[in-house]
Amino acid sequence: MTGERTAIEHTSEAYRHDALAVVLRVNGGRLEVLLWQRGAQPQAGRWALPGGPVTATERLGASAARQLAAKVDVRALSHLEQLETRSDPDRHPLARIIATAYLGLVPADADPTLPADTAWQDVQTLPATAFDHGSIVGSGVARLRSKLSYTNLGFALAEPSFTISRLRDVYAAALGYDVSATNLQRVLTRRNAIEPTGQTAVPGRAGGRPATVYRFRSRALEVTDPFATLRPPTAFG
Amino acid sequence: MTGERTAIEHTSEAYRHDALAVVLRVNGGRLEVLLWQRGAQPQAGRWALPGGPVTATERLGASAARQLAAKVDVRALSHLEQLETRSDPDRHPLARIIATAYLGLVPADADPTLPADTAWQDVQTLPATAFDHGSIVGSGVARLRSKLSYTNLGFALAEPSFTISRLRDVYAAALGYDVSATNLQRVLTRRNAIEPTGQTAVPGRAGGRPATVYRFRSRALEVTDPFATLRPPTAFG
DNA sequence: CTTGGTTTACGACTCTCAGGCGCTAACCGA
DNA sequence: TCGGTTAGCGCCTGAGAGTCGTAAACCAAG
Repeated sequence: MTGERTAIEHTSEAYRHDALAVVLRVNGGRLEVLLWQRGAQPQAGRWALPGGPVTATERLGASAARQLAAKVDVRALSHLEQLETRSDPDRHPLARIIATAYLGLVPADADPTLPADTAWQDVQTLPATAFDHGSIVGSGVARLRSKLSYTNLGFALAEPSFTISRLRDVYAAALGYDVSATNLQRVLTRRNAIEPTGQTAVPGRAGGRPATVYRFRSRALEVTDPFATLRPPTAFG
Repeated sequence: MTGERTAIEHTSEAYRHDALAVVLRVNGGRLEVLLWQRGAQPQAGRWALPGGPVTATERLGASAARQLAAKVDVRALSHLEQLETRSDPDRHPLARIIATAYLGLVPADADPTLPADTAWQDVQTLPATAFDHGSIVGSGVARLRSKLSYTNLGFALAEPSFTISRLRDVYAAALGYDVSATNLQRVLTRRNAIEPTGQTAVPGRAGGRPATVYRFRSRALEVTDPFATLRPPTAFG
């Protein structure tokens, strides 16, 4: 940090900074990530995350969103947060590229049109990925699964309004295991995360009691307050 | 990500990448962060985080540790993890500098010698900080407090061996509120995080029952497994 | 040696909340 | 009207955290 001037001239070194986006959605009972297939060397044919170099004047988050717009309508994005920064000198074979990855989420009902080289891939059966992108997808999935359990992040995966059983399917696909509708409803209700819209869904062909339609109260991330242990002492006593 | 060559030449833009370290320790019942006072412009006189430009061949974590070594004996570091990356174009007045911050922790018994411009500062009463470093310290403190409650991260703040009441003081200082020794012992024991060494501490002048001496079982980060809600269904039933 | 003061250890109780189960409600179609 | 299906909800259980009180184990002073 000493010698700002000297250090600034330092930037003629051959490295660059990329912003990447791990965009996840739930579809057909599976958790999927948005990837595009590289046409040019290196790593031609392999599947990569959307992204690219940061310009001199933009922030990393804005850069990720901007470059993502080439692959998907960014208005579909319901959430975007910084994930992690990868800096292994060998992560790219041709140059020193530091990459900051963002986690983006798309609601289950959105199905934006995609370019020919781009597709949603099941995170359980990823094709051959370029560079360290497969590992970055793993980090994104882990972050999503963790935050689903102690935040209201489900708002970013669910449709604007939904029945509890539909929400259960979304959570089950995202988490990778079954969840009980009863428990999901109670947990999200106790946290004040969801509320009934007042409407009911029409039953299917087989009949059944019409389901109450819910929505998330907030579309911003909120952490469940006493989400773990070692709380402060109770104020009354 | 298209046109690698073109993009690589892109790096002649005037920006650089720094690695910063938020190093925290508990001392005298307070949570402190390691800062150094800038002698040169810009922001002369203000207090800044240790760090500086990343070289062309090193990783960010190694870079943070290397540049930290100029301020403190890095052997004292008991933990180092990536915190976040700041990219506001205006965060530095003279140049475009993207900075990746790391969170470092030092045990309570370590008191490494420091250069003249460097000091431990109480995080509750920070002096005027340079750039966005004050905000980055806030992020580091928040991360520490969060992880203390659902991981065994206390190992990085505590001495190698300790009594429960001593550990209670460390946790209270780090968390910023009082914790009960009874509860702390039960929680950390149930998680299998600490174990008795077999020794007992000698009582002080006033007497008192000699305390059992404990140590952390592991000095690597371990997450408490069912740390929150929406667990997978029980396998037996 | 006794007594009072001090600190630690630990069992007992309560409270919160997640997970599971089963009954009832409310719809369909035949 | 009746069987089938899905949703809602109350009740029970169990895990784990927070609190409190008591016993254990030391010191020092008289």
